[in-house]
Amino acid sequence: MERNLKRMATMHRMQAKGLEMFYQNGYFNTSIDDILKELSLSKGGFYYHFSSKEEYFISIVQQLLFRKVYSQLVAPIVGKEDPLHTIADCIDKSLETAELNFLDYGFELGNFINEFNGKHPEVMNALNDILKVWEVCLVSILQKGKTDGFVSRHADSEAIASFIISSYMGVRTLMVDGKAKNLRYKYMSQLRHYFKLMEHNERV
Amino acid sequence: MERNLKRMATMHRMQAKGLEMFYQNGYFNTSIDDILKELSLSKGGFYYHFSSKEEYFISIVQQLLFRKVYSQLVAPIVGKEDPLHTIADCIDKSLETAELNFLDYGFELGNFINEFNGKHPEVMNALNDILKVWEVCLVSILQKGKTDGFVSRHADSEAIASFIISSYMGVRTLMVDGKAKNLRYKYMSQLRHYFKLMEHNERV
DNA sequence: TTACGAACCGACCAATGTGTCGGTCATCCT
DNA sequence: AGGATGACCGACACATTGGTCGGTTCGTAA
Repeated sequence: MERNLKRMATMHRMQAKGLEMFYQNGYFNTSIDDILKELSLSKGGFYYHFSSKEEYFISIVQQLLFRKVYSQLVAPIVGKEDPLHTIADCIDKSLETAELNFLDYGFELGNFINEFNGKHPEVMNALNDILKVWEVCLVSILQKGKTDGFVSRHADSEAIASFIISSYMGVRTLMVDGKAKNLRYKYMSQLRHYFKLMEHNERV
Repeated sequence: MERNLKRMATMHRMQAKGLEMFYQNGYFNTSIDDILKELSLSKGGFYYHFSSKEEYFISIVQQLLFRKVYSQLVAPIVGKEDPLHTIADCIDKSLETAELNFLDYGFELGNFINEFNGKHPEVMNALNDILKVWEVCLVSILQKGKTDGFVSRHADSEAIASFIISSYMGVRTLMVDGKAKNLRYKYMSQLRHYFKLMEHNERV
């Protein structure tokens, strides 16, 4: 049983460092040697656990990246009432951690989607899956918000969800240069304005 | 005088093909050899005109990319009245061309910013310069819209501009997978909703 | 027409890329 | 205890990278 533990530990170490470095430098600009050097591991060890760089990356996406996005953007809103305020707070908090992270390189998921857009369909599928989870979650909470009387019945949940995701991905890209704080404030003010539009305000 | 013409022609050919391929495959995933092969030009020719890959890329950004962004996103709105409708139409048209382009890889400027974020400061400066032009243009036309009575006096022009840019960059990234048409429609509907918020509606 | 230099060629280089493979050692099952 | 095997090592193979350099071609000015 000791064996399996070690295996898991090593793989996880590789994945964690991989996510970190791919995020910092991009997939194509990060070599396996770079990662291995930081981990003091060998080529042989790497190719024992993973069959290729691409498969390695996909495993990182499906395991680490998925959980990261889920815990940051999905979990905090799922099941909650008052969708619009909940979503706004969740996004604001997410931007705050990005802002406090003094070396921020953007929205991981967004960066990778950008890098792989139009190529490497296997990787894109893994990335899009994560995006889909977020989107579905947004749509469903908005729909529920309608029946619960928090959201205007005329609101187009799917369009709103797409708009939220789009703007979030964009602002995370732009926040990178150090002008994070200012941007976050401006962005959130407009997002909240936008949200006010579809608050339920017909009746009583 | 023939000499100079040929020089310009060759350089432009290199830059144009470079923009095309960097856009399709990303900067780090496109080698100079790749580009040269497509152009049937030699290494020597390349390094006669450009001193390095990076300098080459910067020249592409400053000359071709700048004009492209300017003609598509800045020129159509500068000096116009009724900023909100003008901007919305401009963005919609821009999304339309992206949608019709059956092989679209996202917003060129956005992709590159993403790829270089946090590294290669020289390149980032060139990219940010373009973004700045767009932003300044948006802010100034919005401000003018206020004095002309098209935009609510309470609107925060800078925040609006940031919000527009953010959401546009994001939606262009997401439009890539073929689901362009649907997304464009959803995005534009929400953007126009958002714009209605700050239409001038206090007084007569 | 001749000499010169701009424009371009393509072989070459060192560094780096991913991926392979035979071997080593600790751990586990019997 | 001991053979099998899981986990890992590191030298190697081979393609590709950005970049160099001596040479060739050819328009052009004297």
